[in-house]
Amino acid sequence: MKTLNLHCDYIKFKALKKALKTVDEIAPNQNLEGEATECLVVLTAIEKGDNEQAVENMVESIKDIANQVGAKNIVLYPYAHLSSNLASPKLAVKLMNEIASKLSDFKLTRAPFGYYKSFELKVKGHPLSELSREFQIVGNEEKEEDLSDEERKALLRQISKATLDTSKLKDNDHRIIGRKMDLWSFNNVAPGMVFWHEKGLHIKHKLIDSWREIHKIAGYHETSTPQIMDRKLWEVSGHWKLYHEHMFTSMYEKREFAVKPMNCPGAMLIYKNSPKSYKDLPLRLSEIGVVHRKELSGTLAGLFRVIQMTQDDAHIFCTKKQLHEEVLKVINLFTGLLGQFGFEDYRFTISTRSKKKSDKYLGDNTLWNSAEKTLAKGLDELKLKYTNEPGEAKFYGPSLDLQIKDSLGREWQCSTLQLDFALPERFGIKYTDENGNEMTPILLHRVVYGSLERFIGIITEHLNGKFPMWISPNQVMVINTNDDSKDYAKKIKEDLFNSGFRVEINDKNESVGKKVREASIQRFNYIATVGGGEKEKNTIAVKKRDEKDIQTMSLEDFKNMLKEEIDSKKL
RNA sequence: GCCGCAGUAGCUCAGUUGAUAGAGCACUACAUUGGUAAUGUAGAGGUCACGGGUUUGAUCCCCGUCUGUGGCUCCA
Repeated sequence: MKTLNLHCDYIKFKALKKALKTVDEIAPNQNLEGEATECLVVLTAIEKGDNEQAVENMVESIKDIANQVGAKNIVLYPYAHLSSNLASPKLAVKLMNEIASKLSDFKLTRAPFGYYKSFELKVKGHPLSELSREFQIVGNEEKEEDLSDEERKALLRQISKATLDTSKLKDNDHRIIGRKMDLWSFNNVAPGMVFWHEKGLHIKHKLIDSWREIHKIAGYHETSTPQIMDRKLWEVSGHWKLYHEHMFTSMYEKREFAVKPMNCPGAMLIYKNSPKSYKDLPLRLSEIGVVHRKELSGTLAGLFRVIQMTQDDAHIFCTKKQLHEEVLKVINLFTGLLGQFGFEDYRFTISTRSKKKSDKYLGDNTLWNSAEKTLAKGLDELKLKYTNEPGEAKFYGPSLDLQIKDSLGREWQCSTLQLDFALPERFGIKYTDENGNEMTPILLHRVVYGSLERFIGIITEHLNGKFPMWISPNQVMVINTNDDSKDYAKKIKEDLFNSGFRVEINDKNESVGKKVREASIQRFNYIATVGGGEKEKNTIAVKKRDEKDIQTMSLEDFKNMLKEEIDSKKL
């Protein structure tokens, strides 16, 4: 609530025209004209969130000022222009009436609400004749002291890590492996959001490294866009209307911001930042984007369905002629990337319009027909099997999706390629063609991993935690047989570490058998054991994961072998 | 969000027909100095998810909440 208090010789006002069509219903029987002399004119704007407490505070302030300047007459004057965050007219009228009722000690004149008014006044001009006031509701902020120890402990008890009912899960369930291998965790304070531990984050980063390399070669330009953006942007993109119940929002200096649930609008703004010609197309803007979506709580599931996810997103702007070529390139990215992990049991689907509800789709029929054909043609040319999913298309365009199964046989969508006929129009995305005509490009949204979270869940189960060397967080475990070989083991470990390998040492006083068992449970790719013999000959005894053979070799040979395995991305 | 199930030590679990809890593993110490999936002994570790109710007394019974989980719906 904001007020501007003016101590005046006189004021005259007259309503000219309704500012609100419904003003007669909201505020009936208002005086449309009036005047007062020797008065305190209180220009008032009621704001969102105002309540009885704000009214109370404001009335106190008016009384104070009136007493100080010696005014017996008060003019309550609705003045919306004081605020850009107005309450609804209904609430404003209600609170105005409450204010009026609490000013019975004074002779009160009220200017009408909801009208454009002409007014004339003469301010006295003394130091207290113009005073502005603001009344904010500060919640129940009783004390500023920190919590007591007891209060803090009580809250701490409520912040517990997430429990997991493992009774129905398979042994290779990513939730079990993730905990055993110390890859990530969850906590009650952040449902559907991952706490990445060092080892899990290593996997994520390796996947992104590889993705960057592939995309650079494929002609993508990597970008990064803000995490929260003004509501206006989401109104333009259409997300506010269709998706806002899934979006987290936050206020900043009276502006409403939304945490991005998708990366597209940011990409649109980068495109629009400068004029584009056909020579700029196809333009491929990629982004490792962290998005948040309010999902239904019952749908959350480990890494497979989360609230905060990291998308390996990209937006491709191209001409109609370039579409076919771009579709082929994207599909090749999909298969190339999945090939790295030895997936066989995955399937493509094409989501098309349902025949019945043709009116719910944006864009004309010929565009849709050719787009649907282009997707199918792409898969046909690459000899990939797929099924059609009629009615599964988004309202803005058809899509080509890739489904992979988890340990419980459920299918999850990972890669997806979506054609979009709507967003370029909404954002006024243009390019100039060869003839100087202004054209709208076709937009492709695509992700390859989908979400890094889901993808890591999928490969963890698919590989049963046995990650290939190039992404493995547990590459080499060095084991000593006795105290005499401890220093030598440390030396080996340091050497491997300095050569860039992920290596750990277990020099505890335990049996070799036990240390091997522990390293095996942690899915170390290699176990390097050293004892008196190795120390003497300057060698190591190497055992590969899941193999029984033990090979004695020099450290140099071992390192070369590891390098080769990493570079080849061998499974 | 809806329906069902679950939450006891870091992990896997036992337990109390209501009197504030145990084991194995992991951890720490000591002994042991070993050769490829578990060496021995000892110690430490818990407001029994959180909040309320019933009761002389609640980890246990009742209600609510949170989180997880399977399914539905939805999605990357």
